[in-house]
Parts: sequence; C-alpha cells; structure tokens
Amino acid sequence: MRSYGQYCSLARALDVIGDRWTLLIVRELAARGPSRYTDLRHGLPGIATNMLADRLREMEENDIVRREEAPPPIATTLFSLTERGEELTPVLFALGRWGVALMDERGDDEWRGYWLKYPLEQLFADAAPGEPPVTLELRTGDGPVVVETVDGAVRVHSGSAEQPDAVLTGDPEDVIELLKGSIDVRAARRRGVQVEGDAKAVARVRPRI
Amino acid sequence: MRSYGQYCSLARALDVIGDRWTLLIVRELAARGPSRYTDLRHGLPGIATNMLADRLREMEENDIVRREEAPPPIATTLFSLTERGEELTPVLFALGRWGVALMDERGDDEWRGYWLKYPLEQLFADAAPGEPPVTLELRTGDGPVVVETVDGAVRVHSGSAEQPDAVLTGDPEDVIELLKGSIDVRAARRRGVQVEGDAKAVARVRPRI
DNA sequence: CCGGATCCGGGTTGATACTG
DNA sequence: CAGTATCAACCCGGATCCGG
Repeated sequence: MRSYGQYCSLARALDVIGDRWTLLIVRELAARGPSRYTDLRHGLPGIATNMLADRLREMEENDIVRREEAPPPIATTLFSLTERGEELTPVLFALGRWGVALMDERGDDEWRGYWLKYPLEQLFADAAPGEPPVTLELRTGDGPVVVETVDGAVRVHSGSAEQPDAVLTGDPEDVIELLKGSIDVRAARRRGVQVEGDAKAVARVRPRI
Repeated sequence: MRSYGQYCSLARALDVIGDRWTLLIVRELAARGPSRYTDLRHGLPGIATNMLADRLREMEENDIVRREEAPPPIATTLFSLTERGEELTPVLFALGRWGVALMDERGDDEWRGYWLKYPLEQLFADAAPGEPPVTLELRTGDGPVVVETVDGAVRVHSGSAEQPDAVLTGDPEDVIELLKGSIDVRAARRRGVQVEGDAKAVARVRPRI
C-alpha cells in the first residue's frame, strides 16, 4: 500500500494493515492458530491466490506473520502470527464489535463455523456460572465447533465434542439467534434447527448483559 | 468497496470502513468536530478532491457522516459524524495504539498539531493530579494546540491559550519526546525546542504508567 | 474561495491457468 | 501443497475545470 505520509499513529497503522484482505488474514491466524497456505485460502473465500501470497510476504516483512517450514513428518509451511501480530487482537475486537450492527441478513455470504470464536468468547458468557460446566457442539455448515463454559466464560474451538450436552444443527443465522436468546428452542426448531440433547444447556451460553 | 461476502462482523465492518482514506476522515471529524470540505482537505494531505467527495458520499449512505447546510451567516456545508460514526472511536483508539510502535522517524511526513488530541488524551495523564491545573500551548508547525490538565486527565483542543503556564515551540518529534519524558528540558532546548514559562508545568503532562 | 465534477494514466485487485 | 504468470477490471491519484 502506498503510504499516507502522515506523522500520525493511525495513519502509520493503516500504512501497514490497511490493505485489502490483511486484517482478514490476521483473523484467520488468530482464530485458528498456525495455518497452512491452503487452509488460509479456504478461510478466505474469494481471495485470489496471488493476493494471498503477496499479502503474506508483505506481512512477513512487516513483522506481523512468521513463516515456518515444519519438519517431517508434517513437512509443510506454516504461517502464524508474530507477537506484534497478536497485538492486533484489540483492533479485531473493536472492528468486529462495530460490525455486529451490520449483521442483518445472511444473504449468500460465505460462512465458516470457527468465525464464531471471538464473537462468542468476547460477547457471551455462562448464564449460570455456579452450575457444572456444559459443552455444546454447533454444526452450521462446514466443520463443527465446540462451545464450552469455563469459569463463567465461553471458550470456542474447532472440532467435535466427545460427550456434548447438546448439539445444534442448522443455519448459522438461526443458531446464533437461538444462542442470543432472541428466539427460543421451539421457534428455532420451527426454522429448521435441530436441537439434540439438553435444551437447558443451550440456555447457559448467553450474551453478556 | 467490493464486499468480502462473508457472514462475519469483522468482514462486514471492513466492507464499510475498509476503503482507503475512510478512517482518516473519521479521525478528522472526531478530532475537530463538524468540518468544512476545505478543512477536511487540509487535514488529509495527499487526498484527491474527487476521492474526498466520493468517500463523504459513501459515508453518508452508510450512516457514518451527516451533511448539514449551515444557515447564514455561516452559509457553508458542514460534515460531522453521526452517532454510528462516533462509535468508531474504539476502532481509532485500537489502531492508533498499535501504530505508536511505528512512529520511529518523522521523515518528511505531514503533520497537524491537533492530531495529538487522542494520543495525548488517551495515553497521557496529569503527573500531579492534586496540584492546581496547568495549561500548555504547543506550537509545532501549523496551528497551535492547547493542552490542559483536568481532573487528573489531559484535554487537548486547537487554538491558543490566554495565560498558558508554558509554551513549547519546535518540531513535533522533539516536543513529543519532551512530553513523554524521554528527554529533559535541557536536551529538548539543545534540539531547538523553545520552552517559555514554567518548565515544571511541562512535567505535569506525562504518559500513564 | 467553496464544494465539488470530469478526465485520464497508472497502480492494485480479481479470475483463471499453470507449475515445481 | 504452495505458490507464479497472465491479463482484464476496477480503484486511486493528479490535474484541470466549473458553477455559486
């Protein structure tokens, strides 16, 4: 990106991370940890492969991304955030928080389940922190994600749970509305969400005030 | 801007404010309040006039900016942030905070004194909150700015002070280093900073922790 | 002077094909 | 798997012009 040429920390930051796709690459690496080139492409639907290669190179030069050649038996290239890259999480949070108001209709937007990680961990909490922890599994289109209550907070990671208290299957919009509490289990079922297991466990994951 | 087409609040936010210049226009309006087109141009050195007009129109459509025709005797167009636009300040703060580490050399970057407003208000405080408040005037190139201690915090606005406790004149880099405390008055003078008035008042404005 | 609109050249991005 | 190469489309920057 062409520099703004201003002696201002905001402008300097935008010189480095203001390019198209850059912050979404940071999102991918923050949500999934060290990732292969191909996995990044999968998490960035619509990106051109040369664009991803260019951005990764620039971000490496700017000390945001680190490239590691994993030794056998993995034998692949892994991209991960540097410490300086991790420090961008407050930026992701602020932008993501502001963008919540824009999440009106799903349309035909792309969707990956693990994109829920930071929204849920930041904006949701355990509604009954005194009770024994619960585990949910969400199946919303691509790979499943696990949602757990831990010390009153919510933790999210990709993968399946061994013994989930409940499993939610359906469109992301509907599952999210169910977790938000803006619709109940009955209404969610009417929209096509499958709720298996303990419906009470679902109500444990709720927005912070 | 072309949409990323992702059902993710970060991507949605970037759809709206990810364009070049957009966040800098927000900075201008946040730091100076309602502004005329020409003043915005002055605060955004390097912007093409059609670009500013385009961005303002898009930002108006996206409910970030409001355009008002001020009645006589002002009789000009004023641009200001909507409530939704004001809600972008956490984004400016997060990005600006991250960019501080990039503020190494001034080079021939452009500079406006009021760009100090948010950095100083956020990152600095009154080192002796119990003492009577002090007022500084900074003259660093373009218009002067007033720095005041208020209830232990620091407030900044454009303009001149009537009875400043001290006046600092010099290059922005040097004045900032003096306020940060990384150089003392003696060293600042050696670099060409003029310190008039009470040097003790200068030491009242210091980085938090 | 204020608030733009128009035009054009160049740089950035997107889509697809191809490769070690 | 991890990219390069190519080319078209679009966005941006710079200059100029224009109606109040």
